[in-house]
Amino acid sequence: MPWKEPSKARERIAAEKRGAIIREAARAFNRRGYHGTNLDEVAERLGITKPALYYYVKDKESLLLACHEIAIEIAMEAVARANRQGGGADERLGNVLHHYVRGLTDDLRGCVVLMEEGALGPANLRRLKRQRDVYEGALREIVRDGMAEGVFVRCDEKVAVFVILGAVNWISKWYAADGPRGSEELAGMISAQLVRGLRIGPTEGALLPDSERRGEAV
Amino acid sequence: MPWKEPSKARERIAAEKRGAIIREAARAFNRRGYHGTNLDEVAERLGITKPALYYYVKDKESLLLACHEIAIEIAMEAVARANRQGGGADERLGNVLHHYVRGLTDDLRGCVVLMEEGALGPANLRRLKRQRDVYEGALREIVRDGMAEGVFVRCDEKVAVFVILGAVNWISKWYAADGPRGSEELAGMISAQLVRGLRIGPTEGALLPDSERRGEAV
Amino acid sequence: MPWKEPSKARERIAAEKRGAIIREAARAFNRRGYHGTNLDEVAERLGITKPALYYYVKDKESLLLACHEIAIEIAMEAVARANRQGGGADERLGNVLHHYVRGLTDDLRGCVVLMEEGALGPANLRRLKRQRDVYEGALREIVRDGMAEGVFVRCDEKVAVFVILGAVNWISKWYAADGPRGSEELAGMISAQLVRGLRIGPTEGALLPDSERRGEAV
Amino acid sequence: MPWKEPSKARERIAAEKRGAIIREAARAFNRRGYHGTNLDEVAERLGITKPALYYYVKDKESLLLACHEIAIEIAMEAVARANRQGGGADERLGNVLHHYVRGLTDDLRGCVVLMEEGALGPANLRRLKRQRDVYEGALREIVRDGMAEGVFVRCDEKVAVFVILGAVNWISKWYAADGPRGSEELAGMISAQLVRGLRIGPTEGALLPDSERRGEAV
DNA sequence: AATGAATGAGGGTTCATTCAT
DNA sequence: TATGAATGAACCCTCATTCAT
Repeated sequence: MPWKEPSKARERIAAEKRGAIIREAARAFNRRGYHGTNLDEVAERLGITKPALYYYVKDKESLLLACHEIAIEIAMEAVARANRQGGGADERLGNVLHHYVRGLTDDLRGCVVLMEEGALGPANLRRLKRQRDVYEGALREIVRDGMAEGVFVRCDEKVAVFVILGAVNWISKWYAADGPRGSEELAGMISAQLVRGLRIGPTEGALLPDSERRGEAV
Repeated sequence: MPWKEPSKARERIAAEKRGAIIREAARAFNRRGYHGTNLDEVAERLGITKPALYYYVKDKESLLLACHEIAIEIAMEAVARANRQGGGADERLGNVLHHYVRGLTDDLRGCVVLMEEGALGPANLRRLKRQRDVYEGALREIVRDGMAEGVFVRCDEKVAVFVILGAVNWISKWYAADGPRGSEELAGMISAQLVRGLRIGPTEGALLPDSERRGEAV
Repeated sequence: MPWKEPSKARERIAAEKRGAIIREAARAFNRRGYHGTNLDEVAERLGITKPALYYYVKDKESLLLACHEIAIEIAMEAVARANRQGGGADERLGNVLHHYVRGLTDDLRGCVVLMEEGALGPANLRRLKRQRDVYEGALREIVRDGMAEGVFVRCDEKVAVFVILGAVNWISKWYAADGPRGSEELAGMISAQLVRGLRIGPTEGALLPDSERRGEAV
Repeated sequence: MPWKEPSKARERIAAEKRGAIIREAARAFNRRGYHGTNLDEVAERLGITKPALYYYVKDKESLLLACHEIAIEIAMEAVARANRQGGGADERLGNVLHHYVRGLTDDLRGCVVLMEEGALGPANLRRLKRQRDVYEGALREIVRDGMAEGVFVRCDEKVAVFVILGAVNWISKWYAADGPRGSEELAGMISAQLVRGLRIGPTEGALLPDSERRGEAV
């Protein structure tokens, strides 16, 4: 039925345009901050005018929200895929981070999770924090698992996860899509470094009582 | 000359007030971003009015600059102290990070290095980037040293340092001065985790052929 | 010429659509004011899109003009019919108002004569004011007649007519087509009250010396 | 204590400026409608800039609200004063309207009660409608009293009051402070005409059964 | 040393209007 | 005949900054 095609095609084009707007906005938010980003520039970089942008997007805030939602989606999918792949806590953590970094760099060119206070309205903020807490909770659980399995150093899992997320979220500040390292390579390097930061070393391991050394995967 | 004393005292008081303003501004910049921060709020939190603030500070930009300069100063001093303390590359890295984290959390309650583009004028930005590059360079050198010494895993030192700095700079996003962990304790946990992320593990070290354990600039 | 018929039918349909648009616009103008009315809503309430609306109407301003023209037409016809019906000044005034109120409530559901400055262009505004002055002049003449006939209290006919027109034009603010009172009933009540407001009472009439009962332009 | 004077004086000046802004806004709202009014013009007519205006007023909406509140206040006081003066229902109605018209023309140069939908936020609108209903209720009660007393024609008091309020609220459309009629004179003319519109006339009175003619004041 | 008042510049958002289809 | 998409102009509002006091 070729007569329905135009509408479908139009819809796809519209969705693509919306996507492009969100990606460009993400880029700008990362660089200049939410309040420092002005939609005229975003529009100009896309070769459209600001009102045209408003045809696809309700609000500046909704743009930020969309960015965050994509990031959360990437995060959640990273967790899901890593869990499906299974393995010890260290492997799982490595996989989660690998998927997450790849997602961020590929889809949002290093996304925003910068969370400037006062950027999102209270309702959106609440919802987002809830989702983010789920993600953080999943990571913390992996860290706890690793400690239980004896592959991870004993530590405060909250702080440990903050450190990891800081390293990952910061990527947007220095990642250049056209840099010398590809997305895949970077994901490997970063996740390895971060997993190693928790994995039990030769010295520490020696100090652990035997009862806690069971199930080490390394 | 007793008649000069009051002036000295006044100067000290003025300097302290200036310091308080900068700290409060740092707090706000961290939370809401540079452009999201409005000076009225900063002033109000200090119990003064906005014009009073302008008596002590030339500009909004100069506030940001001062924050960055303090951070750089803390960073440089951390490097200097660690170098003075000496030790292997891993120890030195640990010491640098420990000092740095302590400085940030104590003096600026988790400082701004957020570098929103367009916040600083080009001249200031250039100067700051130069200083930051010195700091990053020092860290990279330590990492290279560690690889040469065989205590650090072989890696891209640029990426490794980005990861470390990300983790550290992100602290401002979650650090609460009244949280359960003190500044000293946190500094210890964080630096340990980050050093461990580079330190060679039992397996990795053993597997490397001797030929690859020297001169490792990737 | 059967081949001309469809065109005639189409014309009628188009005219009806145009009429529906104008009525809907009148409704909106009344409720939200000219500048507060947005054509998207008008179109949506009619089940069409905004560009479709532009197919039938040149301008937003032309919509307002059309509303006013209808109102003026209703007014003029009310005067003409009342004059044809004849009778004393009080009867004539009552008839005018009765016809006018009926016309407004029936055709424009309580029309706009709200005259926001800056809504109509100068040319249209001038033309409209001229027509409106004709109407007001006709009413003032009836009032003067009434005073001359001794049926109306002596008064400033300008103010008296303003009061009357205010009461009538305000109807659009409270009239609900589905309210408890029908258009006819309301027209009766309102016109009676307004005529009574000018009609000479038992006391007033009796007390006036003859000399003052003639030639009463205040 | 002359040393506190400047502050007091400043406060008075500020209050006066705020008052001037509100009056000028009322004027503009009346002429151009709420949405048709642009604050730049209001400011310009006052010889200040728009941001200066925002120093005294929170919002465009708050300006409208202030206008309405003044109108309501005038209305309520008109009712209170008329009740204090006492008299038959016709006298009371006349007094209320007289006070109201004087207040409107004097304080707001013929104020806004135009109630464009969508101009006030839902909360403010609700509050305002409640107050307006109190006023309308008071007028209706006077009309009912008048019918009970036999001084007013039998009618639907709701419609009767709508007619009266329309006539009064419309004043702002034609009142010119520098016109030929003073505020006091106009108030007298208008209230007389409107009371007469309800007062029982010679004919109507004759038709009433005796039982309903008690207590007529005329 | 500090404040009330004012301003210029800029950004988010809306909307009447048009055009290609 | 009707629509999706786009735009220019305008408006509300905020805020860093200054000035008279």
